[in-house]
Parts: sequence; C-alpha cells; structure tokens
Amino acid sequence: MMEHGDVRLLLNLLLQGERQTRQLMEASAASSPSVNEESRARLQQIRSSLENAIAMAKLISRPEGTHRLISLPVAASDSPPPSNSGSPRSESPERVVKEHERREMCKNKKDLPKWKRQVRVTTDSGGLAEGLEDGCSWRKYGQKEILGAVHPRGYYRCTHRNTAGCLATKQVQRSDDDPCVFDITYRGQHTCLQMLQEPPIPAPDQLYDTGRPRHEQQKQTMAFSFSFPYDSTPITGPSTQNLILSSTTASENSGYMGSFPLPFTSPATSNFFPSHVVAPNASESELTGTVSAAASTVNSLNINPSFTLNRVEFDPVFPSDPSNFLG
DNA sequence: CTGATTTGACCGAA
DNA sequence: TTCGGTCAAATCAG
Repeated sequence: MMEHGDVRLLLNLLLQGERQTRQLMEASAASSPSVNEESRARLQQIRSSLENAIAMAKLISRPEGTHRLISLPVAASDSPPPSNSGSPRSESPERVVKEHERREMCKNKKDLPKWKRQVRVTTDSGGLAEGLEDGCSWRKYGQKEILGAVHPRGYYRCTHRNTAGCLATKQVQRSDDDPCVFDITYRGQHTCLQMLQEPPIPAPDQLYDTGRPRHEQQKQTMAFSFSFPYDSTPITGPSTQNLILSSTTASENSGYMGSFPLPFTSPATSNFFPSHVVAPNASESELTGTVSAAASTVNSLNINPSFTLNRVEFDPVFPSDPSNFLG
C-alpha cells in the first residue's frame, strides 16, 4: 500500500493535470469555436477521469479508516451465535452465520462516515452531468416508504461489496419540497479501490458453482465480472472491460471510453439521473422509476444534454467530507 | 443465461 | 410497538 505522502504527491499531480485540462478546455472554447464537439468531449472525458482519480486519491489519502479493507467475520466454527428466539429465518447454519454477519454489520455501521448531498435536476440548459457521478457502481437493495416523507427512499450499496468488502452505501430520496431535488446520504467510504491494483483472480472452480442457490451463484459471478474477465463473455458490458483497461489500452477503446469515461462506472452506476428526466410533477410510479433508473444509468457524456444537474448543497454531516479532503 | 431490480419479510434500535 | 434499514426470493431485462 502506498504511503500517505505518496498519495498526496499523486493527488497533487492529478490536481495539476485537472487544472491544465480545464485551462485547455477554456482556451479551446474561447479562442477557436471551430474546435469540434468530439475534441471537446475528449477533453471533458479526460477531465472527468482526472476528477475521479482525484476523488479516489483523496479517499486514499485519508489518514484513517480508508485503507483497511473491511472484512466481515466469516463462519467462525467456534462462534455460533446464541440460539435465536424463534426466527423462522435462522434455522440453517448458513442462516446463523448470515445473522451473525448482519449483527456485526449493524455494529460497524455506526462507525461509518456519513455525509449528505443534495442534487437538483433541472430541465434547462445543456450542461454535462459533470462532477455528480461518484465514480463507483451501486446496486439497489431496497426501497422503503418513509414516515412523513412523500416519496420513498431508495437504498443502494456498492456493487463491489461482495467482491471487495466495500461497505459504502447510499440512500436516495426525492425532496418533498422540490421534486427536482434529490437528497442523497452516503455512508461509508469506498474500500473497493483496491480492485484496480490487485484484481482478484478467482479460481476456475469459483467462477460458477451450480451447486449453490441462484443468489449465491450471482455473488460468485459478480466477483468474476467486476474483477478479471476470464472468458470473452461480456457479462457486464463495456464497463467491465473499462474497469480492467490499462492506460495504454484505453485509447484503443475510445468507443467505450466515450460512453463510460469513469473507470468505476458500471451499468449499475448511479448518477441519480436517467438519460430522460422526470418532470417535477411526475407521478409516484415515475419517481420510483426515476430513482431506479438513476441507479442503472451510465452517465455523463451520453446524458441527454437538455438536462443540467446541479449540486445545490453539500452538507457534510461527517467531517471527512470526501470532496473536501486536503482542503 | 446472467446480472439487476423489486418487494414483502425480517431485524434491531428507539 | 413503530420505523428505518437490510435481506433474499421472485421477477425483470438485456
């Protein structure tokens, strides 16, 4: 693992690159209107990638709590939880272990950093969804009606949770007051960064285990698809390939890069905004679709330019606000 | 067929 | 007991 000082150095370099890219963009926009859209888009891609790298570097550079890959306790043979008080779920040993893990998770959850963000969706202007993507892929695992809230709350966790033990989660809820505004609560830092450095190569017999229940198989294959594709099957689409692209091969896949400029973006990447936008007075079913689609929509350069996504507030509940690392 | 989403049930905290 | 958060089987979608 890198030293803290190394990461800061890396961060400085990234910031420098981002600044230069921005200047180049400004210069090209001001001096030569003839600069074609493609070139501008490329610049935007580079800048987006740099911004994400910066965000990642900031996360890594945190002095505490981000380097460790949180691993949940597994099937300790000598630690059977006390017999459950009649829960119909807790019969099998597997179930017992799951319950144990869940309790541990509840304990850990309180220690996780938490911060909020408000995002506004407007239907005017043609800006890019720049800066809104968090660069990680999310998977929806629940939705809940919240007392006193008009709109349901969506629950998302990092796609790499099972493969990298990444405990990052987020909650997305549409604001009661302004239907254009979404409240997003992040919890936990991403620890899945490690996947880029040490792609876990699963043993062949781990790739597909037909003896397991379907949902268990899914977890196994996900580990495969988001780490290192052994076969040529495009299991998760371009993003999977993108994830493993080295910097030298990225340019050869500009088609993919154009659509998926973020190394961590996956089909489940949540940018909160579908390529179509829901009108402020959209029905509840549309809202559900919105939040859901938002979790599935790959963003940024392919987003419908008729929508501008503005971050209207960043309200750090937790001091380690990832966007404010290192000032 | 595989991965993602939906949704009712379950659990712990308040 | 209520409510928020999570699980996981069923279902959907590509």
